[in-house]
This record gives sequence, structure tokens and C-alpha cells, in this order.
Amino acid sequence: NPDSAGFAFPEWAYKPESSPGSRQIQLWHFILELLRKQEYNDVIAWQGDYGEFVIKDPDEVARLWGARKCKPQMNYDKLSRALRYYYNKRILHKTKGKRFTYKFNFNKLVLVNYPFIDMGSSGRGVPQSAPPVPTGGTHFRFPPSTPSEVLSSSEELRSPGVFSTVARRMARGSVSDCSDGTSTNSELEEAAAADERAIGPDRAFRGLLAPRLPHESLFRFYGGHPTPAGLPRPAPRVHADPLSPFPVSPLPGPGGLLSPALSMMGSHFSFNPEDMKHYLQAHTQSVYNYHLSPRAFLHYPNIVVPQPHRPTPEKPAPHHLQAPPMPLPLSQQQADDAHASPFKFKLQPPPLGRKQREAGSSLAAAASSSNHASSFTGAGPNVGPAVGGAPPKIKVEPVSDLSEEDVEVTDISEEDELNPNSEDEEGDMFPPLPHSRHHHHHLKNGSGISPSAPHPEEDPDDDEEVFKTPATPPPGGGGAFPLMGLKTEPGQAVAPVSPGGTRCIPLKLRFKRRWSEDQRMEADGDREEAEDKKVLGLMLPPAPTQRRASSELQRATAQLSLENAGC
DNA sequence: AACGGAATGT
DNA sequence: ACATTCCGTT
Repeated sequence: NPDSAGFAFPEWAYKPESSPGSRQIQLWHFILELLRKQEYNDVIAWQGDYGEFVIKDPDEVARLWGARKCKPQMNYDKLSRALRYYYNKRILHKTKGKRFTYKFNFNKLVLVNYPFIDMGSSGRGVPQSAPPVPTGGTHFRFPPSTPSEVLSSSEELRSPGVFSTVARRMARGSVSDCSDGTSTNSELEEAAAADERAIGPDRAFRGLLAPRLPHESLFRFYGGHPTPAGLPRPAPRVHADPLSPFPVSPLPGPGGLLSPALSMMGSHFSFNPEDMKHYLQAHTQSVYNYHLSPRAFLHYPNIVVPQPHRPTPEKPAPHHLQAPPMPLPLSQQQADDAHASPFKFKLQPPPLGRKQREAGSSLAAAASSSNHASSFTGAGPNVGPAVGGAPPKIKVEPVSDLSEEDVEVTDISEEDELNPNSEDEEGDMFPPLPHSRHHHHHLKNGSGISPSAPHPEEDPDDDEEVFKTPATPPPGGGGAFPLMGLKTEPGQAVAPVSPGGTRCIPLKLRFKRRWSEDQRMEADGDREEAEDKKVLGLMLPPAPTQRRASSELQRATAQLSLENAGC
């Protein structure tokens, strides 16, 4: 299964919204979908801050969602539960104080995914929070609908909605459901048209350079800090050609969130050069596949990334509109690592087998003991009283367990760090993890060591701390990525787990923890590669000629969508 | 209204 | 994994 190639793109990227038949649509996709269609403006709309939206008619949204999923019993209560699950995943958070208002967690994701963007060496000055929507209007829409549109102006690069997808268009009609006749063909057409209109002339460049490949249908995020329209900012410092951004996900998807600064092998992060190499290879591959500008190549000191060979002798010419990205034959090594590399991490850790709580006490005990061999997270460097005894049977809060967050570790910049109080609100923040290890957890054991107490800094957002610490500025390196010391030898870098002496776990080690087999499995067993591939196959057929192709594609997909109309 | 645990389903 | 369903708590 050479082309599964393990790495490369996370599956969600390929089904941004639409695999035509996608009954698998995810709620947030759906929300986004509704959000971008004016028809639903009275039902749900962007409002307020960047990424913030209001569900004006909860029942209707629920109805639509239910229709889409063929779950007639859907209601807002249930839907909102699903939304709440997104909090942990960092996809969404609630805008407090505003009814039915949620917010997509963009900034973070952007940064994480676009490490190439040098947010500011200019200083931490860059305000974290997104500036008020400049759109003059009260609401904005995710502007571009096509990659080319997106890519067109630099302004756009900074605009709030940076998401773009061809797929979105394809998905058109995806709102339609199985049973209710509300959505019809005409609606679809109409929507398409409307969309077109909405896009407006501004995207003058459309088509200029964006390759419109089918697979461009991944969500992309360009740029980072949105800037008020009126305040043009110098072009973003992007290491990659802004016009040829590396396709990455705005979401915490497998692989999506990691910055090249870190690679994640299996379920642990690694600073290992080898791993990095793989990561970079993947990236490189992507650059080729997507015909991105060579400038998009990441360069890290000390790491030589073999360039993928293209079947076609063509040079990686930047603006090339065609060529199906294809899974190139991977090198042996790559192949080997294929399974290891798909870095993936879960955002919502598996509920530990806590349940039995009430029932079997003995069971619980057993469970706890087995399970936490590695459970302490906490232990910051000095703190860690290492436990002597048994790992406290604290409820292992998934998210809090660094693992997940680590994802954001990558987030180089921002975060409140500076002002912890900042709290959510504006900008990106992360919603403070809902369940951080704050309350409960009464340590039963007499150890007196409280899991939470000792690590004040350990809050969810300490990730950056974690990140910074190991930083070993590359010597002569580009300095662009201060974060990583690629030189680090695995051995030295990662302090071996000292038997018994657990304290002083190097920060890096924290990344290594995994909570369960499960996770590990998921991490590398890469599973749905099936999906990936499948979609890949579907989505990346020989790219015909760009422009028109997309419309044809649209049509085709629309049709497919319709076919699926029935439950 | 919003939250989040738990069980269940696909 | 990602909801859906149900439900007690805030």
C-alpha cells in the first residue's frame, strides 16, 4: 500500500465537506457550510468576532443537521452537546455571555499550521486577539470560495476567514437532507450562483495562479492575524510563498497541527532528526504534489530533505496548474515509516475506563494501577515529587493530560502566557480546558501530593512553556525556527526514564507519554488510511484543466450529492 | 442556557 | 472517532 504512504494529509482534509456522499459529514463542517450560505443567514450567521457565529434559530439548525444526518430526533440540546465536544478539541469554544454563540478557534490553528509565518519576531507584540472585524459589516463571511480567490490578494491573506475550499462549493447542496424536500436542485444552483456573486470582483486574480486541483478542497488557512482592513500591514512574513501555502489544516487533525518544528512519531513527539526528516519529506512531497512554490520548502538546518521524485520531469514550477498530486513512490524508508509517521493525536482522549467506578472497586484499583505507569504528567521539572507511591488515582483528565494539548505546543507564538488572565475572550484563546485538573481529585493516598497543586504552571496553556524550554537555537541556522534544536540526539535529548526516579522529566519527555494503547494504536496504526486513500483516489484524479475543471467537478459533485439525497 | 458524564450507536 | 441520547447539575 504504497500510496497510503502514511503521512501526507490527514483524512479530514479530503472531506472538508463534501465527499459527495458524505454522510459522514461532521458537525463543524456542516456549520461552516450553513454559515457561508446566505440563505441561512437567519438561521445561523457570523457575528461578532472572527470566527464567532450565532445560531439564531437553534431549532432550525438542529433540524437541518438532523436532516443531514438523517436523525429526525435531533434537537438543539443534542446538537449542542456535539458542539460542546468540540471544546476539547479546540475546534470551537463558547462565547460566554452570548446566547447560542460559539466561536471557531482559528488563530491558534493558523499559527500552528503555518509555522512558516513568522508572526512576529517583531515581537510578541502582535496582539493575540483578533482585531475587531473590519468588515464594516456586522458580519463577515468566510470570504473566498476558491483557492485562487483566496490566494489572490495579500489582503486576503490577512482577512479573517481564511478558509477556503473548493470543496465547499462542491458541498453545495449538502445542506439538503434526505427527507425534507426543502433543498432542491434549484436551491443548489441558486446557492452556487449566489456564492459566485458574493465572491465579487475583488478576486481579480482568480485563476491567476492558483492551481485548482480537486484536492485543493482542503481547508486552508492563510495568514495569521487578521488585520483590520484599514490598516494594511506589511506583507506577512511568510517563509513560504504566500501564494503557495502549504496545505494544512486549520484543525486539529491528525498531522495537521504539528509544526515542522516537531515531529510526531506515533504518539510521541520527537526532536529526532530522523523524524524531522520524515516530516519534512512529507512536507516536501506536498509541495511537489501541490505544485507549490519551491519557497514553500521548509528548511531546517542540518536536515537534508530528499526531494521526492516526480514522475514527470517537470520542475516544481510554482504556478502550475495541474498535475495531480500523487502519491509518489516513497522511498524505502518512507515506506517503512509510513505507519509510524502519520502523526496523529487525539484531541479527545478516550474516556478512561473509569466507569466501573461505582461497581467494582477492586476493578478500579487495578485499573488505576496499571494505567498510570506513565501518568504523571505533572511533574514539572522540579516539582515532581515523584510519587513514590502509587500514582494517585486521580481522574485522569484527558485533555489536561498534556498529550493533547501538546498539539498546541506547537503554537509558537502567542497565547496568553503573558497575561494569564486574559482568559478567553477575544482572540484566540483556548478555552480554558473545561476540566482542567482543578477540582476534585482528592488524593486519597496519604502522600499529600496533590496532583494538581504542585504544578501551578501546569495549566493547560503551559504548553508553550514546554515548548520553549527545550529550545536550542540552531547555531547558524536560519533562526526562523528558534524552536528546535534539531541537533539533539535522541539519547541526550530525551532523558531516559529513570527507573524509579521519575522526577525531572525533561519536558520533551512529557510528550512521550501516552495514555493508552489505544492511543498508540491510533497514532500509528493509521487506520483510516483507508479513508485517506480512498478519498485521495477520488479527489485526486488526473487534474484536467484547471478552471473549468472545477466547475465541472462542482457539477458532478452536486449531482452526487443529490443522489445521496435519500437516506 | 450551558455543561459534561455516561452509555450507546455507526 | 464522532456523534446521539439521556440526564443531572450549575
